[in-house]
Amino acid sequence: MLDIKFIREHMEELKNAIRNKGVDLDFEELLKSDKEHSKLLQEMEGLKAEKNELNESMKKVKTDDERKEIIEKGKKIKESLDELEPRYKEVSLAFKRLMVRVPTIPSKDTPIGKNGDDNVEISRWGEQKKFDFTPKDYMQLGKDLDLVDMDKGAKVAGFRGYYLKNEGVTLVMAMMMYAINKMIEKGYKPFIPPTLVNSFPLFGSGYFKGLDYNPEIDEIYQIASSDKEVTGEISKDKKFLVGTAEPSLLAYYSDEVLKEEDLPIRSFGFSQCYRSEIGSYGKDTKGMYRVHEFMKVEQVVISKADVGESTKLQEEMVAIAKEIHEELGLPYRVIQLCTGDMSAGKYRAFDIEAWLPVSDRWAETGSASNFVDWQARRLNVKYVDKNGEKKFAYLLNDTALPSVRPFLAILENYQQKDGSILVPEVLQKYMGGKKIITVIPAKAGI
RNA sequence: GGAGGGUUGGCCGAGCGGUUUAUGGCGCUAGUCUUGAAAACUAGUUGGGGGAAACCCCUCACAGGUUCAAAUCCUGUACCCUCCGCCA
Repeated sequence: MLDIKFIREHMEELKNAIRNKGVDLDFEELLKSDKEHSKLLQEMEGLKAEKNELNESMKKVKTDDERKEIIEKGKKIKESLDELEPRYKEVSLAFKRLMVRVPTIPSKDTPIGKNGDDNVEISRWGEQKKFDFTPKDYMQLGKDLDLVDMDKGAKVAGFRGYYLKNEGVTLVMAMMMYAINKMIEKGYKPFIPPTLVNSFPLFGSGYFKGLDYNPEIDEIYQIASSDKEVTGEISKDKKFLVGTAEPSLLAYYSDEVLKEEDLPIRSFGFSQCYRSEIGSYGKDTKGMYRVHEFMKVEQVVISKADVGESTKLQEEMVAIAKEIHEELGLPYRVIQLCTGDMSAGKYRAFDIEAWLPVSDRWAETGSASNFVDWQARRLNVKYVDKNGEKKFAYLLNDTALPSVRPFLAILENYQQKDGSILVPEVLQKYMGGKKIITVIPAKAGI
């Protein structure tokens, strides 16, 4: 969401942003709607001013005739208002529907492109491992060591369901504990936020593409609450499952006015994450790469409204994600997202991708985004600056560590010739000192 | 899940159709007094939007409705509190 005044003053840049980002919005229609909306609003205000004046004059009324006259006048105003109001409501809703689609103008250094193919690699770390034996992919390793069960997952949870078992459990929990402790060490404030939430945190952080939830395009699960259904209309009691801790963490500060001296606020959340993957039919259909639920440690920062400052904070978060990958010994690359691969609200975004040496692919294991004030306007997150002026904060987020994909990367990167897997050193203390995962025959099977 | 009670500005708390441009208090911000502070006194102080300004509109949990007129009446929803039931 942007300020309408800003939109009127930056039409060319916004038209470019809409085109480059591939946003579904007719800008000319928005301008038309804005004019119509302003005109009606002014008309309404005029009538309401008249009404208020009339009500005021009723206080000084002395005779019944005066009284009758005022009531007659009032009735006429009411008629005009009754006529105008439904039109105004219609127009202002249409206007709002267009307004929420207006994107952030991306940073100057954002590459212009259509989709993921046009993203630009910025840096690489680590060697892409070559094996002097025939390595197994993560599916085979997970099966052989009895760490993962996709068949039972599909049976119980459907397509993209999975079970973690044995050291699959302790390794993933160790990764999470490691990331949690890393974030605390970096001075970030820990949260376990709600994952079952109302609609506004998701709308506010930009997870609905329009004004309302649309199950056709929004990758969010809605929870049915049939007992609250009233005469076919779904009540406002709708609940949703978050895809990341970000919406809950941001909404924590919604409708708040923070103090500049308390910024930046560095926080992070550990949560289960749910993805409907509605737009991903046919993508990554095999394996455990794209799943409906996983765990994640997510960084969230609230910055003052300063591009330089927020850029520094974004780089700080990316540096933490890199450090985590390095300490886990996972080769990675950092890419900058092009305009076409960015969602509407993002100003500047980077992905981090870990290398899967056997699957022979980069796996997206993190995404760092600066939304500047776009999310803050929707969520109403403000702060008072040194001059006592209220401003919308800049909101940023980045993955610290998700559970599944880095787990897959560890399996492939840390496998030994004998089929065992070494535990990354930083995780050993969270696994009771365990250094290696091997097959114990008794453990195999059910 | 059931039954009651509640939601008013930064906080407490009155108001229950038009003397409310929301009484009063606390807090906060100025000023007077004071060497300085406290106290006292005086003034300002809900928030959002529009406008160069004067000023205007909206805002008493939210959304509808009744009325010439709604913080006030009606309906629905959300949240909080108390009690009962069920429950990890």
